[in-house]
Amino acid sequence: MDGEDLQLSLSLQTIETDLQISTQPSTSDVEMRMNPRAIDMNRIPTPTPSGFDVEDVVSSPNSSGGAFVAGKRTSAEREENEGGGGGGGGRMSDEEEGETTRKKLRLSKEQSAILEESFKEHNTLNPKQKIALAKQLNLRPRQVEVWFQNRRARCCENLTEENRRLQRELLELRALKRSPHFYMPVPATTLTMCPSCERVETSENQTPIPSRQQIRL
DNA sequence: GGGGGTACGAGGTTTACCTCA
DNA sequence: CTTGAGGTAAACCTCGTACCC
Repeated sequence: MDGEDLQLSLSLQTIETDLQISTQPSTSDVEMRMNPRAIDMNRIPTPTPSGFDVEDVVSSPNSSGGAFVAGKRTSAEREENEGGGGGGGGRMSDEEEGETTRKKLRLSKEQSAILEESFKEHNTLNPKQKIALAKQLNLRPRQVEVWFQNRRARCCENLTEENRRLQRELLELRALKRSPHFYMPVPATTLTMCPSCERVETSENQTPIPSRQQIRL
């Protein structure tokens, strides 16, 4: 194997390694499932105009009368909210709308930042963490849960996108390897060629070379 | 072993809210 | 200043799965 073949092989290895990016949930998911009902603090108190009293959730998880349940909404709650809605997402009657119209409250930057930090540590939450975070952010646990669900979804989208891109790149590189007379546009961050010495390098900090500069594999 | 109940996450949809031309 | 289009993300839904009784 000569130097150029080695370079290409290394690039392919890198890409193939990158393609192993997993979209599976973290181990915290498994941990949570090991003891899903260790804490039953999902009941949420009745909302007030100024928001939920999260303290109430923590201090009195077994108090009666809770129609809301974080995580899985109860069928009773669904009936309450759907009001004869049907498919497509639970429309409410005019009568109910005044009280239960879903208002979207944009999270503040501070709240988002804290949620992001928490997400970096673990992309799933056990009930205890959820309650604590909700308390810290003065949000409902359900809101924290929704945020994490949506965040995971976005994260997965990005990984899927990246995976597709790398798959395409891998196919291209493999095709190039098979056809020795093929000229490949430079993938800037991985392979560049020094215009003066015509050596292929893998520096990330090289200045971009003109589009006509191509690598002969 | 299997049914019912509960809880969770994934994936998809709806829609309030925001930005910008 | 107003308004409509398009984007973003919070809230919601269904479905599959795991666990317990």
